[in-house]
This record gives sequence, C-alpha cells and structure tokens, in this order.
Amino acid sequence: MILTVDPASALPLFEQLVTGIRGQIIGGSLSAGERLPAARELAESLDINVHTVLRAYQILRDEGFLDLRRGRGAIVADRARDYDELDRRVAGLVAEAQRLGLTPAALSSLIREAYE
Amino acid sequence: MILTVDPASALPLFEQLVTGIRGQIIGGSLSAGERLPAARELAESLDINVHTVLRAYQILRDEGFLDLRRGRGAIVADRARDYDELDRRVAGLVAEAQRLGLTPAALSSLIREAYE
DNA sequence: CAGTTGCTCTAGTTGAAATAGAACAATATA
DNA sequence: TATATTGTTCTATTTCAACTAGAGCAACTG
Repeated sequence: MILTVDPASALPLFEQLVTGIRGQIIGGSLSAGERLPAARELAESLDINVHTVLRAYQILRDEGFLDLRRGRGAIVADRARDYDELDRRVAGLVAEAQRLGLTPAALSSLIREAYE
Repeated sequence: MILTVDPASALPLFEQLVTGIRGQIIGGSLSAGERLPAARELAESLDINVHTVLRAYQILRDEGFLDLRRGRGAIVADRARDYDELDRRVAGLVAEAQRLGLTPAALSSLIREAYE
C-alpha cells in the first residue's frame, strides 16, 4: 500500500490518512478482504504516532470502509459498491467549478450545505 | 442579511461565516453591488470578535466574492456568473453519494482530491 | 473636517491534534 | 496450551490554530 503524509499540511494527519486510504478503496487499488498494515507498523513507517493511525482506522470503520478486529488487523470491508457513476459526477462537477473559478474550499462547502 | 453562527460547531466560526455568505451570493439572495454590514457591526450582532468577521471577509475577497474598501465596507463583487449548471451537478452528485452511503466528509474529501 | 470602516500589530486563552506510555482484550499461530 | 499479534482504552503532555481583546493606523465618505 503506497501512502504518504505531510506534517506541514493544513489538513490534520488523521484526515490525510482517511482520505488516502478511502481514495484507494474507492479507486479500486485496495479490494475487499485485503489487509492493511497493522497500526503500529504503519505508524512507524510514516513516522507518526500509533494513535493517529488508529483514529483514521476507526473513522474508516465508522464510514463502513474497514472491518477492525483485535489480533487480526484492519481489513477492507465488502461494500460491493459501484463507484463509476460517482466518479463521473465528481469529475463533471469539478470541471464546472473550475470553469466558474471556485476554490476547492468553496466547492467543498457547497457540497456540505447541499448534504443537509 | 440573515446569518447565524454556532460556536459549538466543529466548523470554525470564520468558516461558517464564509460558507454562509458565499452561499447567499451563489444562491442569489445577495446580489452584486449590495453592501454587507460593517465588520464591527456584524461581529457585535453575532456576538463574536471583529477579527473573526474580518478574516471571513478577507477569504471571500480572495475568492472573488467581495470587494473590500476602507471607509466604504464590504460589497458583493460583480462576478456575473451563472451557477445553475453547478447547482444541478451538486444536487446530482449529492444524491448519488447518499445512495452509496457516503458521509459528507467522505464526499468532500473526494472532491478535494479530484481538484488537484 | 469628523466619522466610518477595513487593515495591522501585539498579546493572551482555549481546545483539538498529535505524541507518549501503559495496560487490557480478542484473535491468530506455533 | 502458550505466545505473539493487534485493536481498544486510559492518562498525560505538548503544540498550534482559532478566537478573543485592545490599540492605533490608513483609506474612504459626507
């Protein structure tokens, strides 16, 4: 699993982890049943704290992307979803937003508003 | 201008302001040329600090939604944009994301990824 | 001119993020 | 069964952005 993290980013580390892993699951480079590195292991390889990794894992569990079990590790959940339509819509929306000169933050907050 | 703010929210106050004002501009309830309340005035009516309001105003200026001038105030910029297509795409994407059981945070981070 | 309003500076408080260490509970494996 | 693995839970500390506060400055209005 290729995963990097930028301590200088404005985005919290745990959020970078969540985004990165979720992206790989949705993108298909991580498949259902696959096992992620143990939290302590991933933490060491990224030179961050175990708790930060665990926090990310637990968020992804809450979102339904991971199954966590003591002794066994973190396993990609079987959601059996088709993200093609979503990907197409995301691409189209981003293109339109860029055409209008919206920042990522602006578009992102419009999404959140529309979600409620 | 109707605007509220929730100090208990996880979203920073300045971001709530940005989102709220930007939403009203894009939604059409604030039109080009209209003048927003003076920062000190809005701060007092929302019971928050002036600096927080100014920070929001400055972000909206950087995004092109406001013109700021000393002595004159904050005025809605004339971007002359048509947001109908954007609104349609946002609605469609959110519907699809909800169908897939994605959280707002998940969709929001997918957007950010696609933007780069 | 006086008043308004955004801009800039310093300074203090608060809370979330991140780190650190330890012990515990469930699972896997030899 | 015994040992190692791995997520869970707890306490504690550090760091930094968000927020608040106050003051004075700079540009514009009437």
